[in-house]
Amino acid sequence: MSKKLTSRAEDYSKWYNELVVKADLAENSAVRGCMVIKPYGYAIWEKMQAELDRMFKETGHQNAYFPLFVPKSLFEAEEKNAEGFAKECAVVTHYRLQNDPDNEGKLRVDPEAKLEEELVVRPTSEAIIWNTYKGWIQSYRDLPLLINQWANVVRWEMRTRLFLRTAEFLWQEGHTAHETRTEAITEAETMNNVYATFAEEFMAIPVVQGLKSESERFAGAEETYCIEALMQDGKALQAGTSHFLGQNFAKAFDVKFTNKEGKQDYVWATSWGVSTRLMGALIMTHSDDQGLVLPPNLAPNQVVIVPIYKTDEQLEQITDVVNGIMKDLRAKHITVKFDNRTTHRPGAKFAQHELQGVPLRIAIGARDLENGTVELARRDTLTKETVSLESLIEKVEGLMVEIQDSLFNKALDFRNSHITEVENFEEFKSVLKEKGGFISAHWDGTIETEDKIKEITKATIRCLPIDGELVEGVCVYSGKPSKRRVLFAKAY
RNA sequence: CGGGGUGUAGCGUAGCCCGGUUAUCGCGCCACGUUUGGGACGUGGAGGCCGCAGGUUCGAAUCCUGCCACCCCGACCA
Repeated sequence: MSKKLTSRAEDYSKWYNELVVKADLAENSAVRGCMVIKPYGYAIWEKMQAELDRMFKETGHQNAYFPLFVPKSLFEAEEKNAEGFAKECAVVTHYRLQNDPDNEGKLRVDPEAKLEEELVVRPTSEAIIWNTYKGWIQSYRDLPLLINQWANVVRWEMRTRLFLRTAEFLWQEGHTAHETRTEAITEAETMNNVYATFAEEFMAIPVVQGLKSESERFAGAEETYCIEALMQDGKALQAGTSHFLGQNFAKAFDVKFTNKEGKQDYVWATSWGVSTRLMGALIMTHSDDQGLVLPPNLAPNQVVIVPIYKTDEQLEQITDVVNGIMKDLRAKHITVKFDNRTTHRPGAKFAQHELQGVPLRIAIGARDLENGTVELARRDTLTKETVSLESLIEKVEGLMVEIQDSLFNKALDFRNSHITEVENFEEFKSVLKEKGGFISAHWDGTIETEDKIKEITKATIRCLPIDGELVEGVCVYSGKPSKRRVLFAKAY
């Protein structure tokens, strides 16, 4: 393995791919488009899961689990949803293999074992879930139904990239049912807020909350809320979506309830999800040419301690001091790892922990034992300082917060300086080409204009920002009247 | 799925155009010794169906065909 990463300036996408593999987050597998998430990468995902799961439960949701397979007849019930996903579905047609009589030692699909009805491997679970909900909901007393599931889904993508787009990915999908339109809309908004809070407070990724334009909307949704993040290369990444589904699924699956007036009505629905794609967002927001940079709130190890010693006696003395430090840090709920491997030298350990984004590194050697100090190194700034043992714990505790804030603020400054207002199409094109990032521009609200802009520039409408003011103007492309600015960007 | 490119040891590669001894080099790996405050050094060693399958040939990493995977650019997409 070569020691250095390709730099971001040299080739951003190569840098990303190398980083994912070298930091031991994930690798490609023998299965087309499907990745193996390695223990270190999975540990980060588990931290994300734990926080999100806590937030879902705090907002009243419960977890459940629905099948991987969806009978084709159920899948096709909600027309728009089915149409939207049809082109990327894996389908199970048989249930048995047999020895191949023409090919010794090989197996073949048993032609006798054809399924009566094909099973679609879920690209999303609305169909099977709504078919189930039909049996769970009779009265307004059964509502709201607030369910989340952690699952894998399969979308047969043409071009895949580790974490950003894989044929199989892990995610959570919330599926809720409500009495009223208003209540469902509030739910969709609440969950989009949860995503925004999670992104900003835990991932240290600033996001724009907004609404999708009609053409970018989820297949089967009436309204799609989203959080959009900006990556270091100036491209946008849709980091999470929350959909108001209206009564589309209730009607498709005949989910009716008796309301307080004793009348039958269809329930109102939402669905919302974030995926392992968030790992990609995390990497592309903070990391540098030395490797991964993790915000303390998501780092599997927040602190790593590297001993520097010449003799076994020295290592023993250091270990005694380190045990005390670890005990004190853990009492403050700081996760710490003592890297006392005898098989690697300090320099190699430094490099590895930098590559893997450990927020703080403590080095302690004979010199420190004499002076009652340690060397403290920050991953985000790559700065080092000598700290006395007495002040260490407090210092580390403070740095956990400071690093988290600093990463967010740095990303926020970058994002804010890459939202550019433009007034005409020439400006639009030149900003997109020269600077990248989000372009705030007036749009006439038509799909035709949106398509045309996409065709010419590859930029799409990322969202209609929720906190955006309604200031009238003229469309940057058509010159027709516009009620508000929207955000355009090239996207992942 | 369309256009372009690349597949040689765990990783990065030379050789391929112009077929011919035992497939090159570096990193990594293993053993021993010396080392340890930023990716150690020395000596010795192991590791290859040259992406896979078929073909041409006395002979294929090298030529031909098909397939697969990966990368880049499009289309699609969270």
